[in-house]
Amino acid sequence: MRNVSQSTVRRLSVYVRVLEDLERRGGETVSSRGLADRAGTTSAQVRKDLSYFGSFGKRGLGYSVPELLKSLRAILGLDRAWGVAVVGAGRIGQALARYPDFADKGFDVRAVFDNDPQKIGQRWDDLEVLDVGDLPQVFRERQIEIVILATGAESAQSVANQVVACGVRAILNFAPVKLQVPAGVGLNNVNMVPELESLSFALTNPQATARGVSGASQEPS
Amino acid sequence: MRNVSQSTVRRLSVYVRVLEDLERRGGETVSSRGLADRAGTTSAQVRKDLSYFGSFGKRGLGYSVPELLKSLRAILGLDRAWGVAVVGAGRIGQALARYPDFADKGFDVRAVFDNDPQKIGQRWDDLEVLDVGDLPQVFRERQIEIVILATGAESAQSVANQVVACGVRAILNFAPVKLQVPAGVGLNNVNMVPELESLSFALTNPQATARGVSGASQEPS
DNA sequence: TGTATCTTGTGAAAACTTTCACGTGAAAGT
DNA sequence: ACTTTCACGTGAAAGTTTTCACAAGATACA
Repeated sequence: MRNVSQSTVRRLSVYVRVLEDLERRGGETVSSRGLADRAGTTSAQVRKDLSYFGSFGKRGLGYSVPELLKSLRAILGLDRAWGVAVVGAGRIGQALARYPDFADKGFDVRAVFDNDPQKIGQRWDDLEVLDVGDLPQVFRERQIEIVILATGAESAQSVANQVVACGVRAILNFAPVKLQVPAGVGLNNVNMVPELESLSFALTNPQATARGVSGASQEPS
Repeated sequence: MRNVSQSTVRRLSVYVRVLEDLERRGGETVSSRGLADRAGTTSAQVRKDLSYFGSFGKRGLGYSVPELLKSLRAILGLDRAWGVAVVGAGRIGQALARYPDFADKGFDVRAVFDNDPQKIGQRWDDLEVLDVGDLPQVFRERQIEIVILATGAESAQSVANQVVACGVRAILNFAPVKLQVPAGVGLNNVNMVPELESLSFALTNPQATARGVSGASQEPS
């Protein structure tokens, strides 16, 4: 299973979402085409993506929805719970800490931290905002493996260093900075400004953008 | 300026951020290498990205920070203000509506909408949550061009249809669904769950992931 | 059993993106 | 003026990802 591209992994996530939806509706099987249409890609892409991990379908029939779902969950590591902490209790941090879809997927937000005395002690549902000073102890006690970093740009790197020192294995970074983390620590960035800017670009330069616009199925019927 | 890839546009955004930072620190010029190191890419990539749009540097010297910044802003359409509305006044919608970096870049959030009577009428800073029923009128009056869609998955498509009917030109979608929009309407998706899932994948399959991990400069010194 | 139909899995081709490497122009110092 | 150094801009090469197209397994039905 060497060398799976980032884009493939992102698409697997989407397949999981689609399959969950199909399962909820009682779908038994689905073809690569059916999956592709719902996920916004092509049937060949679906088959190629899956082929990196094995062989899941039946020729002439398609894929069993529950079986493929189970396999994909195992591949993505969604067949277990992950201990997650949010650092930065601003509006974004708050929204993320209480984002219901995370919990649904096994991303279990077990702590929220801030360094602002005004915020420390606030209660959100069953979460209490803790002092960043307590990071090491709480991380150990609650088995935090993934951090969602939602601080401002200034403090992001220093917080990253701290949580890495606490043994965190991956960071999802919302701060608009390029974080430096040691090899072996996973890092993904979510940047909302570039997303808007790329829309602004598309609106400003319509010639340069015949791409990723429409919505219809990517393949001929 | 044909066929500029999405990745190039995203990197241009990053270059703008880096250049703003350099300008603030009083930097006069920067080399492709200097820009690359700060943006987390390579000097060749920087030069190639810029080459799609023209020739901005001086050989042997590098790029003038203020001039390149000005050019890139014009290319990305950041030399003007954009009328933005947020639809969906949940926690995510609220965080986005008041996200200070949007305003800084000329993305001017002029309205927030929801369909929940509980939320309609709430005031956040100088924004009031409005009834989605008033979309058409408010969009016209406040010249909304871009919508940030932060509703639940169920209502996302129907809201998208409405705002497209109101003449919106681009949508930044935070709902976990593949939206169908007519050709000519820009669409970008921000999916937070797949970001976490790709970290979960990396932690679960260390063999498959020797990629995008570290932090050090991509080029030899 | 045989035929028709369906849809996977996969090499090979095409398309796209990144990296290399070098000619060229510009500045600085002697 | 001459030499050295620097760093851009850019075709060509390398690498990566997506699409194509088809052999082969599976089912259905006469």
